[in-house]
Amino acid sequence: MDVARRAGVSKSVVSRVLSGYGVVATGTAARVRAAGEELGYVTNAMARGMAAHRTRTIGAFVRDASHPFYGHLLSAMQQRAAALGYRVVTTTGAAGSFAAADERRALETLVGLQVEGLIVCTALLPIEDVLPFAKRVPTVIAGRPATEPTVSTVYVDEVSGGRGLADHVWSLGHRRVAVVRIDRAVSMTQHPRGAEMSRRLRELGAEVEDLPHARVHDRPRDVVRDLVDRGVTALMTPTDHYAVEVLEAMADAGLRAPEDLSVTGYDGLFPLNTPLLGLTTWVQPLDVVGAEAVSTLVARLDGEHDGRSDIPVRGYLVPGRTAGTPRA
Amino acid sequence: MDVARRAGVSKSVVSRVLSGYGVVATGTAARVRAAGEELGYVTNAMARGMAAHRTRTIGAFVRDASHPFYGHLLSAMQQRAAALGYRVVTTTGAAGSFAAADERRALETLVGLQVEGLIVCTALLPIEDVLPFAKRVPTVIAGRPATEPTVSTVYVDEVSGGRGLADHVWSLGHRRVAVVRIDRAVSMTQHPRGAEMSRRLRELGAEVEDLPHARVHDRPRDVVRDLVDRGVTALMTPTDHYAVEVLEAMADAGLRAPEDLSVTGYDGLFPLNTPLLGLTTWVQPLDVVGAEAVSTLVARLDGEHDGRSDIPVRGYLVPGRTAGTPRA
DNA sequence: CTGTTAGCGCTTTCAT
DNA sequence: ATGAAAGCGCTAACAG
Repeated sequence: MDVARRAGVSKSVVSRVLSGYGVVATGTAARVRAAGEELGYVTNAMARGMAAHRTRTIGAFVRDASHPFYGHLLSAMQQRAAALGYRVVTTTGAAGSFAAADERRALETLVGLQVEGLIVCTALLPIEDVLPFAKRVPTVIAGRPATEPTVSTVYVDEVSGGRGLADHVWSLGHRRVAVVRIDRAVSMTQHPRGAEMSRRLRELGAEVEDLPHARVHDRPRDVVRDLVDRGVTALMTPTDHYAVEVLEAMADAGLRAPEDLSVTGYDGLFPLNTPLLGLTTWVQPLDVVGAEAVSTLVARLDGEHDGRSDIPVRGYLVPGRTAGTPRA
Repeated sequence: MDVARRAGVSKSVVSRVLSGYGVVATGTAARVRAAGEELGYVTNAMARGMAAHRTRTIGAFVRDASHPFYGHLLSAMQQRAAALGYRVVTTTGAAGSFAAADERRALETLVGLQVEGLIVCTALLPIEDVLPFAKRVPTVIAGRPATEPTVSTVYVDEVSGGRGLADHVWSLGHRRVAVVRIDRAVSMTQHPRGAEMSRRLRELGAEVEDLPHARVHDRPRDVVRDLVDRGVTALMTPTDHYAVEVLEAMADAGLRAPEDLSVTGYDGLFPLNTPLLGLTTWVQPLDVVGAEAVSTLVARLDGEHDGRSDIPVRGYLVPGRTAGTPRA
């Protein structure tokens, strides 16, 4: 209204200029824009959204922003959304918290903000908790697979990753391999990659030992020492961070990688992807996942198609230096 | 309205129940809540914000979500805000982009969303670009110092950090030290810490060599080799990531830390804080910074006080293994 | 304790 | 090309 007065026109005209719809005389438009500028005017997105029933905003929920995994996803989504003319607002659960209630509240915030679509990134929140939201607004799940009739997914293909890494370990010559296994209930993504590593190695003919996470976690030094004593030559872990912890435990125990035991991680993300560590790992291309998630969502919002889709994204091997040929 | 009908009351009552203001009979309230539940009703935050002129939402802008620094800040803010009854919505610039225009748009999104306060986290965006927003809504700058009459700040005390690290290096016995210096224009935070390292070491009596970032960056191997040849025994870098790069270059050049050259970083954040790397570094307690930033803002929003404030947060030394006693 | 009414700041017909 | 008026979904007095 202030802007309208200053430009000497009605608020309808201001609205038309600022939202870019409808026709306005070039000169008038310029005057309005100048007035807006001078007043530091920013359109009230709430009033606009309310009147127009469009917000051009997509909501992203990430479980834990302090983890690089989600940070990368967020950046990628932001970038692609900007390119497609959408805004992204993000909410997040409390770091390290396992409270599903918090996550639900965060999703409610987003929906309440009238976002036009939702991208949910969490390997933790049960899919059932996402469904009610997916009913109200187009939703895509990014970063983990799911088979639900109402949501699309974009995820890293864990099977090809687990398999690729297993093949690498096998091809290096390892025949007795330990794999750290994560419960499905703990992580929807880490479980299948471990399962596939294990399966594939067995298929190839290796002798595989599945290690429950708890055992490794509780007494890592003893575990690695024991593995080496028993002639196991490689240990596959579910994440780079996990691999680093194992390497620490080995250092503590006076063992070296890959001489005494080859170690593999999974993720390949900054900053643990530093050549200094030289981790043998599988890269999750989260930039692709984030971008595809946004594109999938926007395609649906813009009505280009409406069915659901599942897009698996393939990562790739980084050979590194922590896995090598086993000692004769 | 649907909820109202289903519960057999007027929408005013629904509003009172859902927003928690005003008095409603216990039984009625329960009925309303049940109806809301069944319909999967989520209050339209836009309409609410518009009518109530309150959103209980604070807006956080972070420059680059893919960097752990900002991720940690975000998590901490989220957590404290939840504890204080506020929501946080976040926007971010494009990763790695240096486009101030993007950042301005992101801030506009937040203001347009009618957030009640703003927390700006970027060591890059010139403070002048933040000021127009600070005029419209209470703002605190987190993660870097600034002296502006209209904004409060919460930041890590770079001087005590640079000094603490310099003291450590000195106390280890180093008398010829190189310090990588970052231009003020490149980073508002990395500049002063380097400046203080340099100043303090000179004050103590060391012979200090300031290395321009560009020189180190362009030919890191040559630089470290040259330093060692010339009898420099320690190299101080502005970040952990930088330290890791230097360590890589040293490995390439066949040099070892700390035997040939002691190296220090700065940040102390997950995941580079792993004992496996054993970086000698200074920890930035971003959890404290984020929490304090929110508390400062909320205190102002809730009218507990209105002046501006500057809160420096002190980090602490992690001795690590990359810096040691210089070789005789 | 509950219903009625008047906007919040915009966009959007529909006239002009 | 511009203005006037209705109304988006809520909350906040105010009556009842």
